[in-house]
Amino acid sequence: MPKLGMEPIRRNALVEATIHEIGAHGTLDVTVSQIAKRAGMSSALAHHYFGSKEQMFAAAMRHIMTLYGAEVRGAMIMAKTPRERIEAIIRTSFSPRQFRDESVAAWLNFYVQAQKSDDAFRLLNVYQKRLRSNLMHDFKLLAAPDARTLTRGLAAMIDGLYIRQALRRDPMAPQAAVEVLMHYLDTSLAKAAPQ
Amino acid sequence: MPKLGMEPIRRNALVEATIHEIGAHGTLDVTVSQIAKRAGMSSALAHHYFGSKEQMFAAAMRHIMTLYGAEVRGAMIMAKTPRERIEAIIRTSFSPRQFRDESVAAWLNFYVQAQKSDDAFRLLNVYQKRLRSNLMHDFKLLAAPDARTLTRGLAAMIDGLYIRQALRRDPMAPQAAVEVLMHYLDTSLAKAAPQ
Amino acid sequence: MPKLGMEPIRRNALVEATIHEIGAHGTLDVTVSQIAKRAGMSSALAHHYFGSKEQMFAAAMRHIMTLYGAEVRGAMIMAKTPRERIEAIIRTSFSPRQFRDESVAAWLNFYVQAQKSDDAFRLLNVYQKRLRSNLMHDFKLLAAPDARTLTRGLAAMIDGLYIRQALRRDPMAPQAAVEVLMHYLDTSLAKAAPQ
Amino acid sequence: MPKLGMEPIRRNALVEATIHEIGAHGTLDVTVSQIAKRAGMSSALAHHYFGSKEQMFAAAMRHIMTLYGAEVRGAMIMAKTPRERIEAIIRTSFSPRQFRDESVAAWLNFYVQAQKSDDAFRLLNVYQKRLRSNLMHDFKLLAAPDARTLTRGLAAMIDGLYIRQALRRDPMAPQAAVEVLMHYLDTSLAKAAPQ
DNA sequence: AATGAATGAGTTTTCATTCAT
DNA sequence: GATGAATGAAAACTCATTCAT
Repeated sequence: MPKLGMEPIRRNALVEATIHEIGAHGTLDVTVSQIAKRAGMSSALAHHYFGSKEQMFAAAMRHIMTLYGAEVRGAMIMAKTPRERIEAIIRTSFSPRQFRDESVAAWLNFYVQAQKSDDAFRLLNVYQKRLRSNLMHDFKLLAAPDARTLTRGLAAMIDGLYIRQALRRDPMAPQAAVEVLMHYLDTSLAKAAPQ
Repeated sequence: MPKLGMEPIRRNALVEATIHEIGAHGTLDVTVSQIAKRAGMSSALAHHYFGSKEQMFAAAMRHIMTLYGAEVRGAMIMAKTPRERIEAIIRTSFSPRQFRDESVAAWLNFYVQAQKSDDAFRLLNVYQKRLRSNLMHDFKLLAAPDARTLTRGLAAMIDGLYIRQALRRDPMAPQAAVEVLMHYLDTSLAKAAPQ
Repeated sequence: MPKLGMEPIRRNALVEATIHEIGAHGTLDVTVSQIAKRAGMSSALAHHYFGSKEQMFAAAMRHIMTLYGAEVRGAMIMAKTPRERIEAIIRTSFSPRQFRDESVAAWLNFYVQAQKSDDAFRLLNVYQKRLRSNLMHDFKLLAAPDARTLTRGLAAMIDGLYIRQALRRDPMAPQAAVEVLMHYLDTSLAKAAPQ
Repeated sequence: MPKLGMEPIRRNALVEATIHEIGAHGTLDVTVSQIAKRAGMSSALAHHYFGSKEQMFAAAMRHIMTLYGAEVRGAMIMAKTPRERIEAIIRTSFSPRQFRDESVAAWLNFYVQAQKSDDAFRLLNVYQKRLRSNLMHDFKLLAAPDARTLTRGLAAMIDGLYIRQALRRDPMAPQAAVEVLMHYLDTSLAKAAPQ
């Protein structure tokens, strides 16, 4: 007996299933049927709720980014200093919630997806802009002249550590990644404001 | 008009076409027909020479990595000091030859491919191991205790800057990327060996 | 207009169509599209229900053998004596239902199929074992010392008459085949138990 | 350096290779390339000499039948009585030369081929007519009224024993087959001419 | 005489998507 | 709200056959 208000439940199940399948396959080469099956419904219903596969991917992306954004915001609330705010971003990126195989594989594949899908591109851009502007803001307070460079460097390093993780096998522990980033932070800020 | 000794010519044309198409589409979702067409032959001939699509991808990967490796080696010959050697790796990574849309898109997609294809995984691993061992060697001479961390950080940053580039639109100039890396190098080594 | 419970209907239609097409072409060189077309559906649907061409062939084989087995069993129920039981097998083999061009062509081709497909081989083996054990049982009652030889001879003769029929054109009437077999039965049993 | 008069050599090699490959695969699903390779030449040359795949099959059939016919004729020369002549046919059919996996598989497949190829059909017909007329002739001398029936029965039994052999695995020794046939001969002739 | 080169025409198979119920 | 049924379109791969050399 079909219940009312199933829509959000179904959509959610599909988004979770999408992320899971992408993670499991390591690819966007995932069929709608596989996703629908994992979400416990027919592929026809999946289409009913999302219209197309691409929109399912977009929703999955949005979901992952929203979660990440929320976690970052949560961590930043506790931060008092600029330095702490930057650390919050770093630590969140490698928190157990984010730095799971599934999420990591999804991220990598979203980068690929963004190259053909305008929707995906826009989404990724929004997230990146926000992240960078956050970093930029705090780096300006800490090391004004190098802020741009440091922002770019830190963002790239985070992405790079993610990519590496996507290859699985011989995985680096999240704290090892954080260490690398902290070391970068320490040395670059030390030089910027030595005394 | 069939000539003799076409095999190497054809194979080469196919490898180039594969890279080009991956670059153009930003995806591995490229058909053998598209590749064959761009290489000026029938898809049947492409299969004749490579056996399967996956082997074409593998050949393309091998090609890109070989070129990169060669260029790195070439640049390192001129390097006198450890620092120069590290710089050579950085500069090569962003040389006009390597840092083209095509190559960059190809790299990103090889990372994805490596998640389902063992061949691709192995290939990518060989390259990464070599790169890291080079960096490690020189960092040990420059900043022994932090060598491992610096190697990881630098490699991640290079990969991250590549990924960012794959997104195109608002591309960062290669020298901007090099600047970011040099800055990282400067600050981290300055700290390691302050005087 | 899709209805419910189509699966058995479709599967059945496909099995019939498979047998028909094999019969019409005299070969297993029949495409899934041809079969699907005759069964009134797309080849995609045929694959949906059977997974692969080979499984369609297997289902067709199973179908033909099941029908044959059923008819033999039916005829044997009426048989009182061993001799009548053997006759039942013979008559069934050449009953109008079995001894049609389609069935005959199918049988011949299943023998071929059995040489490359293990599934087909097993299927054919089961049928043959059963047939032979039936004959053996009754021949033992009639002519114990020659039972094995007679079983082999009769089974071979049935197969041989089938093969001949597969060549069509100048077909032998089924009763002519039965006559030949009966004559064999008469003479061999007469000698075995003369008085 | 191409030699003169290569044609018969090449054609022969191809015919042998065709039979071998059919035997090895148990099917007519054999590619021209496979055959040509086994015959030590390019597939282009195979076409040059035979024009088409079908003609290669036809030549292979002709070859096998010719050999069989020759061996039968040879054996019949030694035969003094009608009975001996029939025995000669039987024994030849199961001589080591004929009753090999390769030959047997080829025969079975030629029956199939005869259903779609007119050439193959004609060829097979010629052979069968000759075989039957031989048998008929001798059976008339031995058991006139049953000659037709006995001819049909014996020919069918031979074919049936062949087909069985084609299935390989658990093969019946040739002499076992001969025994079955001889038993048939004995009993049927005993009855026909009891005193 | 011989072959590497080349391809058109197919064949199986997969899948996103639609639709009647 | 939910799904089984259905398919068009495409993709990888195969192969007999042709042809220039």
